[in-house]
Amino acid sequence: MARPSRMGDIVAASAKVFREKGFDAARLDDIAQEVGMYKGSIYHYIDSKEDLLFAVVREPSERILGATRKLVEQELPAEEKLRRLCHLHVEVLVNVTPFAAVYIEEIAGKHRFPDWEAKDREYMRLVEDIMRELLGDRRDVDPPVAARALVGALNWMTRWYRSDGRMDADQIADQVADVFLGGLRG
Amino acid sequence: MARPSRMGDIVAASAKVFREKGFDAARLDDIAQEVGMYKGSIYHYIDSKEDLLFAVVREPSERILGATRKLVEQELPAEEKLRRLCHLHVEVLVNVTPFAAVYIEEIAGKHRFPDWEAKDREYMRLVEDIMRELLGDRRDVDPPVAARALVGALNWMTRWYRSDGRMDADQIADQVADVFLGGLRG
Amino acid sequence: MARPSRMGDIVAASAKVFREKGFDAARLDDIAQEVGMYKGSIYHYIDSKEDLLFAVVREPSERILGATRKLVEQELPAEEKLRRLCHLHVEVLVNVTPFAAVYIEEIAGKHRFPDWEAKDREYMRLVEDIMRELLGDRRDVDPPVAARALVGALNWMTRWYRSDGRMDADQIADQVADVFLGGLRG
Amino acid sequence: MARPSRMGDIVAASAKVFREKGFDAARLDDIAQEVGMYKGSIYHYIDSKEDLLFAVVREPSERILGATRKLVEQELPAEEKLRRLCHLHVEVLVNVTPFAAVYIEEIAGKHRFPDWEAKDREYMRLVEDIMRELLGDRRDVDPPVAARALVGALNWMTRWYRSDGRMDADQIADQVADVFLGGLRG
DNA sequence: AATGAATGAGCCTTCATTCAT
DNA sequence: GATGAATGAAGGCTCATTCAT
Repeated sequence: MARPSRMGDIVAASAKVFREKGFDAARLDDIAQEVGMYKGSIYHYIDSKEDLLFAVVREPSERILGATRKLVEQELPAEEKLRRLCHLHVEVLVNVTPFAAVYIEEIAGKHRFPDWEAKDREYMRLVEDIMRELLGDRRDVDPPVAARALVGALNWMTRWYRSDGRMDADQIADQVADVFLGGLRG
Repeated sequence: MARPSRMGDIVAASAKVFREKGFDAARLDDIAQEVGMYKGSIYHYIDSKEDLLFAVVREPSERILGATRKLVEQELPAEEKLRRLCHLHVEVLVNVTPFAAVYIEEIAGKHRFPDWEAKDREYMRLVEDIMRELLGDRRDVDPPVAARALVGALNWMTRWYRSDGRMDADQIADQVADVFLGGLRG
Repeated sequence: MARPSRMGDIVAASAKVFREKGFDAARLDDIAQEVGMYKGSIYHYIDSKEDLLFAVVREPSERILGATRKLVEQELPAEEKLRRLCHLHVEVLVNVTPFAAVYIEEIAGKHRFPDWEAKDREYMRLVEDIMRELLGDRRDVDPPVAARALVGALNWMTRWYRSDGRMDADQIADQVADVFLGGLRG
Repeated sequence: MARPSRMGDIVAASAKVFREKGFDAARLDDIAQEVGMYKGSIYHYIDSKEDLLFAVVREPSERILGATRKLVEQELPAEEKLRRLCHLHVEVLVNVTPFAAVYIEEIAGKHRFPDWEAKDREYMRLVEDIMRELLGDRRDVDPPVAARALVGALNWMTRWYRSDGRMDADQIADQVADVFLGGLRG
């Protein structure tokens, strides 16, 4: 009774290894060792290595997508929406770093897994919606370009953010929001 | 005398294949076929697959770094420097897309190849310098954060920019510069 | 008390799967699924996969061998014995097709399971006895060759006989007997 | 110059191993060792283990099929055709035993490789043609049944024929032909 | 008796790299 | 310089078997 499945451990280990080496270079052996089982045993839970990628990526992608959907529908000034979007995005990024980083590195904007492109596109459309609200009548900035600039700015954090760094995640989210809202001029 | 080495072809083919499949998943065989030779023959030009990665990445990294060094030293208003930086970055990105994309995907901000981290860091410092000039006395935005936001916004283009898209590279560079200089408010 | 062991089901399922895929390619999993249990559970009944092969094969081999022993000892004309042998052989073949087919494909005439070669040899000797009776003084046909020709002709049915075909098993047995008894000439 | 491909050796080794252990139980390692190379090296010549099966089986199947086509078209008494068919069949069987045996054990009459069923069927049709000629007006024996009896009788030889046995292949072929032509009565 | 998780060995296949020609 | 064959080390995946519950 209460024999807990080890799928959770396996997925967490996968996230860690995928993040460290990339999906292609990651070996099932690495993951197995991380969990403390034989690599063959992992196949009790999955059918292929790719399953692990999707298992890793499912949670953060659904969480960020669901939360963003709600945010866009709320009655809030566009500025506030953008700020909250930044916090949301960053929060997922740092709270489940390995999971989110794997999504960003292996899936987002790549075209390797058609099933996942839909989620990708929906998220971008939501960000574009906020951009449109924010830009109002301005025609000098293209909402899709602005949306991609913001998402790129935030996603890039997986390459440099460290939880023991000078600034915490919320401060960074605020500063990025500040820059996009008000520009950089002194 | 004028027998041109085929190293150029090999590096170009490598760039293409690395970009399409990622370095780890790319096979020497793919590259060889692209050039029209046998994979064994490639070893007349290199010692290991990794050599190809560095060969691919050398040119764009040096070009962007060299040009940015010069830019920073010039007597120009900070706004202008930032705008030119955007154009420069984007120009390299789209003119040698596969090469630059490989750098961004495989090296930038990762820590797999210590030899290349120095270049990475130098570039970031140059961008931070521009940010500092631009921010002047402002203390609410951290120059390194701002620099990383900009670089992330631009680098992300490798995931979505298409040369046959609605906007050309210079327009995009201008808009990103506009956003970072003036903010997004309508 | 009347709790029937499931060994019967397991053996029947094994026969089916062995016949479909061959012993080597058959997986315990296939068999378990066929019975509706987990593959681990099968080991309450057996010690190894090979046990299943022998369990499958025991019944038809004993039945055909026992019946043939009796037949040979009977006071009957040799022609009648041969005809009855054909019917017997075919009857077992079609009534327990998967079991018999497994014997024929995996054991008969192969030398992988020494324990079973004795039965094989005994059966062949019985058929040879009938052949000898039948051939009488003829020296142009070798009884062992004739015996093997007949057995081969009948065993081959596992590769082509279908219960929904044009002829039923007894018709086929009769025709084969006719051919061996009287030749094919028009 | 004249660096002979080792594909021939590999196919021969495959035939040997497939015959000894069956296709499913045969390991690439066995084959590689037989040839004296690493198992990975075999993939220089093939794409999958199945390719080896087909390579093994191609020659004998084409040889027997081609020769039988010609035989059927010849102006010969039906009796002579049947006798020559036996000799042909047996000759292929014993001259390339491992190759032919693999065909018989792994392919003939099984339905695992749809591409090969056509050859199988064509051969059976040719044998049936001979049977029809031979049976003339007789309606008590079905040509397809007779054809399958003969083919089964001959194919079964892979299970018992040994080149160092009491009788040589041609003697056996003759005796089988005698039986089918004239029956077994003394 | 049955479950379901895990073992551990091994198999097919891939691929960077080497090397004789 | 190029070829094409071969190497040798893994890597993903399978599966008979074991075992605690």
